[in-house]
Amino acid sequence: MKYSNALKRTTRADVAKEAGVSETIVSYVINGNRYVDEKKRRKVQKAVEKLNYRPSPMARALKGKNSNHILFIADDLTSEHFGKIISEMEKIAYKDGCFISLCSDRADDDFLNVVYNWSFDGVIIGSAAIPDSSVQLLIDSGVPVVLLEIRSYEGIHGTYGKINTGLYDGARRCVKLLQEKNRRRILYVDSLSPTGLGAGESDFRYRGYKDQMESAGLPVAVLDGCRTEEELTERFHGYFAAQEVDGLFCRTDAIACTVMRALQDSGVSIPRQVSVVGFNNSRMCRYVSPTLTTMEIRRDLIGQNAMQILKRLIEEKDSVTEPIFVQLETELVERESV
Amino acid sequence: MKYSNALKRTTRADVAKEAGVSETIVSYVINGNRYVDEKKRRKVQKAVEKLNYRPSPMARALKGKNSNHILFIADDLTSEHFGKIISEMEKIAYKDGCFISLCSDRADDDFLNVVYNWSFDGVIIGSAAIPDSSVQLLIDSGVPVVLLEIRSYEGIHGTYGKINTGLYDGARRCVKLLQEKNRRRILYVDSLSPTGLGAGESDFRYRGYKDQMESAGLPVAVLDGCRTEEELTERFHGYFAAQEVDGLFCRTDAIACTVMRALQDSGVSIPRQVSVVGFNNSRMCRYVSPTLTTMEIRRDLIGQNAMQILKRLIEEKDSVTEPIFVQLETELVERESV
DNA sequence: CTGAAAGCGCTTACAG
DNA sequence: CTGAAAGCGCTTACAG
Repeated sequence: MKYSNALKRTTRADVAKEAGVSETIVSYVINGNRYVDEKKRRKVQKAVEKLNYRPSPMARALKGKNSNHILFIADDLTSEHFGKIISEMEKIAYKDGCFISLCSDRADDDFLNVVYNWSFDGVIIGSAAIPDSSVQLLIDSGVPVVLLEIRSYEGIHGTYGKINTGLYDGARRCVKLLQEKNRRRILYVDSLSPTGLGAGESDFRYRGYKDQMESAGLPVAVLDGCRTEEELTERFHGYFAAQEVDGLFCRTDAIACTVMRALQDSGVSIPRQVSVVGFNNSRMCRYVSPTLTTMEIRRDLIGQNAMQILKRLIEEKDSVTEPIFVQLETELVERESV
Repeated sequence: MKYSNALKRTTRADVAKEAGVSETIVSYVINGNRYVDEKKRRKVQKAVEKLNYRPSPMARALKGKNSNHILFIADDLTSEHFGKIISEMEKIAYKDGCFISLCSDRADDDFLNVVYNWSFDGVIIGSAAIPDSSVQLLIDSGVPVVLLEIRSYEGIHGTYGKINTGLYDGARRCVKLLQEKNRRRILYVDSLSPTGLGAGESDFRYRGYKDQMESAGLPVAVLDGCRTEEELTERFHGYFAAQEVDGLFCRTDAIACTVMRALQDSGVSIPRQVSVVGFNNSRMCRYVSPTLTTMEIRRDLIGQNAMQILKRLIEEKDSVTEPIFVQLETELVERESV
């Protein structure tokens, strides 16, 4: 049931009629890619304004123009981390008349095909689960791709963008801080892993921890592969009872909070006996007691840079021939837990 | 630079050639809206499978078919709350070959026009900021709309979907719990408000609080309009010093955590002297000390129902003539803070 | 300088 | 039973 005051879809034909010019002229004014008589241009501009005309993104995309549609692939849509990045990207996208679709990664063989078929103007990959071969295929197929370097993408070549979010350096600084506080027995506690898989060498945070420990001649120790918080708590208790530990570097703040609870339940004093550092600067860090020292990832900058690089990749497709790299810094947020 | 192993866009023409039938036949097989000779149908199906064909969503949308593109409008993309809802919706959307674009609400007059022009198959509104008139216009224009009832949408009519997420009842139960613990001086602490605006009558949580207090003959007291956590902490201290308070019902968990900190800094014991209840069951609730009693909103069900209703609205457009309402329940999560 | 025309990948009424 | 044709809203090479 349509009412009289329903929204209308204004087409190029409406504009042409309103302006009293041919439809072709309207297109050329919109796209600005041909000389158009000044008077006609004015008339078209007025008509566009009056009718609030916006060319249909679908029709344009069909003709090989931009679809004004971007895809963001994330491993975990529910995380606070991605929320901030997306929010930042969305602000920019909206200004450019662009929409961002979200997608979590799919093991699905068909996934790439689906993505490719949708004619996205660009794809931002914030998931560690897309294999190099798929990423490469996308790039080779001419799709502008920006990689958030959650894991290392060493083999990738061609024209694409990559944002190093500072995870490796950030992790080293966290561990260094613990070392400066004279912590020697520093345990790396990995994220929960639904598959029970352990901390990968390809994980930047783990690598930062490992390198920083080894360069200080300290022993590397890892607690990983836990599936649930309960399992983590239990295994942590076991580990803690058997080994000397005076510092914890946790892959995420949530993990840090979980082990802090476990420590406190055992009557261990933080940071007097054990120092704890998290990662991400989630909201919870300020609310737990003691407040949690952590590493801030500049999610605002990640979002802004991702969009900016993608734009260059799209607009200057022909002139960009090298990969575009951006290096971002993390910021240590010192609180009470160290 | 395209490589030999780049992705290809398979069109209907490719399928027709592969199957040795006319393009028309391919369309009818895909859409299943006309009798097609069994043999040909088989051949087409084989070709589709072999070539991994999927009709272009844009071309279909141009012809008035579904665009397989849905829009979700949220007030706060960064919140954990929306992350879970989106994640749930995305799972369903992907199965249906659909993408979900995200958008935060825009004051922008043009916003509706932009949305309408994009030919979304449907719009899910999870924002309190879109005025009734805009919502109504969208519905009147024939766009399938599902409303998450963050605020009351009493005036809206036509064919649309509405999910009552149980906020009002949930709030009443929170306050009732405090009352059962013999709390009498229960303060409602509102969310931070960038604009400094106070708790609206239209807010379900506030209404639940108010009604539950009044029905018990207890005084209503509100702390609202704070712009920052610092301002909230300061004003809370002032309020607490001047008034007797033995219970706090906070609009969100983050607010609850902030005031818990303020209480603890003043040496107040929770829950012995003051009981605190939050709302949302965010992750942080389990990590703070004392752990926070809160209300779980079934975000999984919200996401699932939203998609399900939207699907009905889209597919059975003609047979659905009444609004579709769904009532969801919240779940009290009792922890240590009460 | 500018318009008519072809065509992007589809759907479906129309005409056999 | 099924194909050629018109047309969705655009872009742009082509031909004045």
